[in-house]
Amino acid sequence: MQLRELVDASVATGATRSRKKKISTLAAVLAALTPEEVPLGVAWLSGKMVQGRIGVGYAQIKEQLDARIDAPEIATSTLSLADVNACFDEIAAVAGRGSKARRGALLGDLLDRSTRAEQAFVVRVLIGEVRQGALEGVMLDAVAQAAGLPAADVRRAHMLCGDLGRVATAGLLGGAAAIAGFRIEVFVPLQPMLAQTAQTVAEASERLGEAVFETKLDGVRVQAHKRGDEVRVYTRKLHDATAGVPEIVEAVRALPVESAILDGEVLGLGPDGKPVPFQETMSRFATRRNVRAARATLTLRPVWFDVLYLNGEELIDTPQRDRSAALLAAVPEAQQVPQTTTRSVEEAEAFYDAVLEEGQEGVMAKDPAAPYAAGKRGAAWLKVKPVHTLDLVVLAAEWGHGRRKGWLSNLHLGARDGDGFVMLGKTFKGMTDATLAWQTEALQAIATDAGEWTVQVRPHWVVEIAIGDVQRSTQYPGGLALRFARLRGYRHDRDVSSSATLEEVRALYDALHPGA
DNA sequence: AAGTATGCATC
DNA sequence: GTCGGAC
DNA sequence: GTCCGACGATGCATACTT
Repeated sequence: MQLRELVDASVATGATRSRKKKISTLAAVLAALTPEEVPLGVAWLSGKMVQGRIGVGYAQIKEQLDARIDAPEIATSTLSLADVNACFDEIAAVAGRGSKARRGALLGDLLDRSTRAEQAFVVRVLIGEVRQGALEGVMLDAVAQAAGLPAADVRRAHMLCGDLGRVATAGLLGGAAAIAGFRIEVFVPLQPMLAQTAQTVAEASERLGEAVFETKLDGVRVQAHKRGDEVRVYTRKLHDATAGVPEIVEAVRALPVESAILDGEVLGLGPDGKPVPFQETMSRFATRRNVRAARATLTLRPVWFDVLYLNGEELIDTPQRDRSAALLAAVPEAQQVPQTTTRSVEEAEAFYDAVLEEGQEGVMAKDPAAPYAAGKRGAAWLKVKPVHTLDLVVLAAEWGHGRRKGWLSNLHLGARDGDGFVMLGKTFKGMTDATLAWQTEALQAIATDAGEWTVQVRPHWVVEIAIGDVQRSTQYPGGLALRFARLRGYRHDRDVSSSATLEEVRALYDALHPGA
């Protein structure tokens, strides 16, 4: 297939809001792919590359595009999907001294061979933002339609194998038999089950009735696979993290089971054996060089909360309560997440209070009857975390992109410090279209300096900002940054003189991170 | 040798 | 990771 | 209920610059 045909399908998909039309557009193009092209088309039309990321980002792309700003568009393109993929392969293989220039040359060559429309598409694939209103979720339905299979069967296959290219190939070429042939398999990671949010423990309790409440730990989600002495550890996005987490590997290898797939959280423990802030866990988790030395300073510990496969038996369709019981028998108590099952709101709240008292992130509430819905963010799992609020001052705002083009979107947030303000972070979350429209006018009216992307404003508007946490920062002048900040609303009743001070934010940091 | 820019991963 | 909009 | 796309914070590795 020529790249042009795929680009046309992407444009058509983005041009309609109808999900059905997106699906039929995508299905039509899938049906026209050769077997070798299926993984490419499926990946690109859901915003991915078969190579994963290949070391080309916005900066390098901009450099190449800027160099071609006056170049005329080529009349016709002869690029096939295979041509483009070969170029991606070549770029991905570049490393070492001179690699930036080499990658740039390869990228530039690809752009030179592309029409404007093709350039736009390739660029979006490269930066992982196709923005056509369809990603993997819609693509799954398109695969089902193109293969003439029930969508539920294709989704089921994708649950068991996170590789959509493989699933699509099976469906389109092998039909129902191939799709039905997917099985949960050790060393083939499956999509982790995700949770919806509940505002309070009482809400979670009411929604679920009797529920399993578990401590929610602020670490890194992992899925461990074991067969005999062989162990591999995967992240939430199914990347292989085995090399960086020897303690986890050792712990799993030592389990008295022949084979298993476990779902859990990795925490960093300081020299005193106490859990460290997420930033430090992440530092250790991301370290790949000198892991041995890093391990001496900060050790990693797994805490498991689910078991999906045990000694040859698939457990994902087993109810939560039975999986929990199986987990209790399979791993030592020190590696089990603290949990309690209750239908009492009071008991659940007491558990939550105790968890927070320990300094943990919050709780998960789980439906005892629910299977493990891999890849789903369903109502069977609910997370409850404390919300903190700060009254901060809008210092600036940035122009939005995509559906927020033309609106001032991302707010720069500051706290009072002496006579001035220190910036603590930004947020674009929690704004309705009406809020965006209003603030675009209101902020421009008090602009002090309008740059290409950022409009500075006179400190005037106080906003109520919800956050999940305060963390240390080397980027912001106050040494602190907001984590998971979102707008609750404009405080029309408040003057900037009553906004939060840096001192108050520091006090919140100290309260949330005792001893840090 | 030390600092900066970029990409990519986690949350 | 959170949130709002759209189907 | 589900999916998508607005973009936030951090830290590590790598290549490049000073």
